[in-house]
Amino acid sequence: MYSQINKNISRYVTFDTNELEIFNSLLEYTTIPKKTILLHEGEMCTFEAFVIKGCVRKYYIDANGFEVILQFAIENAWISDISFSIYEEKPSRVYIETLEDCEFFMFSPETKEELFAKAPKFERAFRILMQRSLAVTQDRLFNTISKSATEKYLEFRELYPTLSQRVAQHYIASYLGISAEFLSKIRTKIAKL
Amino acid sequence: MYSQINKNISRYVTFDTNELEIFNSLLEYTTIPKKTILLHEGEMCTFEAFVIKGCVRKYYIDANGFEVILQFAIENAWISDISFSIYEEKPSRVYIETLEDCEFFMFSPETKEELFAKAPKFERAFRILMQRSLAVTQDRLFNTISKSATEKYLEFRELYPTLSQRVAQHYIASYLGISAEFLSKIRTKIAKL
DNA sequence: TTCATTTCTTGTCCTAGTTCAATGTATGCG
DNA sequence: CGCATACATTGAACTAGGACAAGAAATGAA
Repeated sequence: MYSQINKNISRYVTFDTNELEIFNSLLEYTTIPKKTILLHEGEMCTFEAFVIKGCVRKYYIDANGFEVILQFAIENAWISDISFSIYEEKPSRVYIETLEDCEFFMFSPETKEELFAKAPKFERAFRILMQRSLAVTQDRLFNTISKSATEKYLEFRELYPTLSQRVAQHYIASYLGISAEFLSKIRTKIAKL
Repeated sequence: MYSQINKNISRYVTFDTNELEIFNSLLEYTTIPKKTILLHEGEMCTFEAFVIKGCVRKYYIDANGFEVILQFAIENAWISDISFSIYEEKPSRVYIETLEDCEFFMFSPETKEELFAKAPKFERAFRILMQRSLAVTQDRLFNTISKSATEKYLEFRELYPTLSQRVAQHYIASYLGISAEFLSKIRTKIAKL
């Protein structure tokens, strides 16, 4: 049960058994059915969730009512709107929604602080996780600006082969920043080659 | 001399005099003339720099040889390619270049580790700085995908009023993900209103 | 198994933004 | 000062991708 998350948190920092026991004891296991919105715009995000099983999306709604997907999270990924809400006390601008029935391990801000107090090395692990998210987001920004829709789609399939099976195409279009119709046209063109 | 950076690092975590002395003693003050490339693609990024004075840009070069600016850093901002290079030992994909004569405080990876060893609370401060960078980058990604070029330019001017005076327009265009010519057309249209 | 809802495809027309090229304007430097 | 280089503007022609609409296919609930 804890092996996935323990492997994940130990990726860049080594913890001893005692530290991992503290970590595990603070995790809250939760199951949530599909199509459930975990966080609405305007709310405070009071969780960080590690996906044990299932699939989640995080998205903005723009001025014209269009959804823009910022992140998908599947097994072994973290999802939260950690960015502003927790430390700045600003309401979130994003939505987080399950796309499949999900199992999570959740942290609240309080239990996370408790963890850092009891085992300060986790501060480091979370800092490095954060750096990796930043790296991924910067790369995505670069791709969004500099690549054609076709390139973006092909690279998405390379990078997330399972996701492109699991998730509706219009969600992928929204993630790539293109219209669902245009993605469909790209796909038929690719299929003809 | 140290007041700017001490204020910056204390924004989300409170440090006592002793901790700040340790911090300050590890900083390396450096001046670098304008138009100097601090980091080339393919190198390891071995610094994190705090800008005391001056202006820096961080950019990718895409498959067609076009520059895409990821970040500007002016006074009181941090700049580095922290994302992959330091912990993953992967060469950087970005360039970092001074646009003006600059004064920095620099950290090497080793002195940063020394800092964390001597005063672990800094781990937390850097984690929160990282979270803020992530928030800013996510916001930028959202804007890039969902807004028109005109909106992006107007918001850029709102958000970074000094920058839009200080740096060449084609750099701003590159940051916004539009061509320099089109930015020029937007500006003349705005001026006519 | 049927009906409803959501998702995907395809076509037509349209526009925001690009590319290229030419000209004008600053700016830095010996 | 004068020249060279970098930077900004403008226009004309082009294109990637969007918006809309209508139909087809898949999914799902009862």
